Amino acid sequence: MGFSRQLRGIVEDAYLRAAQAEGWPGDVPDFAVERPKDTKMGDYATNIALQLARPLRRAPREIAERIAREVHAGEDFAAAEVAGAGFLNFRLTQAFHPRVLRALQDDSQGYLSSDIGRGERILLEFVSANPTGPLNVVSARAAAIGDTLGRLLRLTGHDVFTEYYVNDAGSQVENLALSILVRMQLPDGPREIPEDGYHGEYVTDLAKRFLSQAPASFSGMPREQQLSLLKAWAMAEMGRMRLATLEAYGVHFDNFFSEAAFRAGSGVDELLATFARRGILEGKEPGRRVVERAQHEEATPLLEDRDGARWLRTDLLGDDKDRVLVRSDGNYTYFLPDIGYHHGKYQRGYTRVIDLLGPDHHGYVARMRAAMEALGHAPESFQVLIVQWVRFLRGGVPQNMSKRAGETVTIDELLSDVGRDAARYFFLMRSHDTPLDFDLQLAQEESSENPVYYVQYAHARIASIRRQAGGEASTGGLSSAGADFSLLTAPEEVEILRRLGQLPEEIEEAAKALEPHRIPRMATELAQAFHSFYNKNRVLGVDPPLSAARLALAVAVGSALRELLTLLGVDAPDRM
RNA sequence: GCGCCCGUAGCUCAGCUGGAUAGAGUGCUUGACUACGAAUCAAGAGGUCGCAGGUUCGAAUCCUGCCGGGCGCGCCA
Repeated sequence: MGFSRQLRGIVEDAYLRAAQAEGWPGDVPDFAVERPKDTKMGDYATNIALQLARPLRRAPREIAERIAREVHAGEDFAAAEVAGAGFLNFRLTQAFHPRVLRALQDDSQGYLSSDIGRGERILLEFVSANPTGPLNVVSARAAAIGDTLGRLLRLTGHDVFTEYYVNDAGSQVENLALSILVRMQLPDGPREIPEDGYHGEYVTDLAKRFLSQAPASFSGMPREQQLSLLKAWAMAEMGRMRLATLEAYGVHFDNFFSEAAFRAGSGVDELLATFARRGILEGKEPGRRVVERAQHEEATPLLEDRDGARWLRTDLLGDDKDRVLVRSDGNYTYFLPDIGYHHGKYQRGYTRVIDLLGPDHHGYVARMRAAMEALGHAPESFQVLIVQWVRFLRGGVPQNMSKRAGETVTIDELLSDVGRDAARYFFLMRSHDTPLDFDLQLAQEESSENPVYYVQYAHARIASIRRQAGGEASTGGLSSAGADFSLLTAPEEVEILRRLGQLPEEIEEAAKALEPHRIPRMATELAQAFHSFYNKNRVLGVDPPLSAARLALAVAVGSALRELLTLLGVDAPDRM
């Protein structure tokens, strides 16, 4: 159990005892437990007395004093101090030090993991970029965030399945095939790339590659047959390229979900039938219910035919307006199969559906959530993280990223110019909600200043110490197994231990908030604490018991850093 | 016009379910290697938290309005 939760219990108990004695309300008020930035204010603080000031009509400090008297400090906490306007500050004792260090030594992953996600099955979809071109750097941010978010949720006990939706059923694939055919320059072939076609160099490459392995009969085939062959081949080829890029970038998907395959399996008509059976009951209570119309005649039908088209009444479910599912020409809009895909996620057994989308799709959130509600899924179980754009610059000049014109910077280029570790760390440091600038030229020139190397350097330093300790360990005395951790009293040592001790709950909080960008900060701050310690204190060659204790500390930091870097999909090198 | 996101140090960004003196990296100034890796450490300068109101013991954080930037608002995908 994290210290915050433990402390919360201590504070609640203390309040209840004080309340009993003073005749205060028996309900524990809302209060916050936080980690003050300044350790002079203790390791943890609570504002409970400030929250009580108004209802109790008494001075916050007075209330704080009263509660403080009832605090029976636990093994991990010393007694409370009243400070400032009426805060209760708590200081950690050293009781947890051996626990933390041993846990990190025995099972560092287990130390950081938790089971707060127990019972939740999450379908996490991200990237899902059009399959008609190489993955470009616009997707790099979402790929890193989604991948690390998946790892974070797994570490905290969620059952996570990551998925990439391959939009391979649209007319864009048709255009790609046609563009490739043009680039083949067959005698009877088309000469002009269509208006919505693709001009990138990779199209020419694809054409050459296809020709080198195409059956001799290809050029004599009817156009339609050529295109259908090309489409299938191009999708497979793009899939292979995509997989190779993602692997180099350290991003793993459990599944690539083909829209074309999904459409072939229908399900869409069934969906329409379900919508047709249902209606919306607008109750007097705030809120509404989706019901079977057979049981509720007064319910407003979910589907409405208007102007020859068939609409879903999403406006009654939180959207701005209704949305067309079936056009007046009888064709489905893209929205319908998309609903089917998301509905399918729930049918596959997932209880929570998380999508990472670009800001150009934020308008889509309300309507999809409405559709999910119409199908009986709890609207809040469908969560969307909008990953804001990265504006890519080169020497201060914004870069165009048109896929059709072939002006994109690919992830492959990013990897060869900047490197996986620096690129991932850069994206993962920032909140997904912040638009940010990324200068490719600066990143190249200054990649050695990326904070990722600061963290990796700490890890490599520790590995180096271990190598040297290994030599000394043969003479005995430096095994950290029986080390006396009470010798770790220097401020730098205490600071490291405090950070290590708080790590699990910080990980939990990051997972709950779906904010992987907190992880790089944890890593940087831990590395900083270690570098600072290292420059002031020697690990090896001091009094053997102290040396053993410090070695254990260093090993623990190394393990923790490795776990954090692993979450980020970044290497934890032993040498650099 | 309506909706969503953003505006914090020269630059890139944290901090936002209200909390104590607003932080980090980078850049700038100064200092530290004859013992474990100087890709490091220590110290300093650098701010009307876009602007104006409001809520309250307390606002970068919540509310309203305005300014600036991005994106969206199709029987397109």
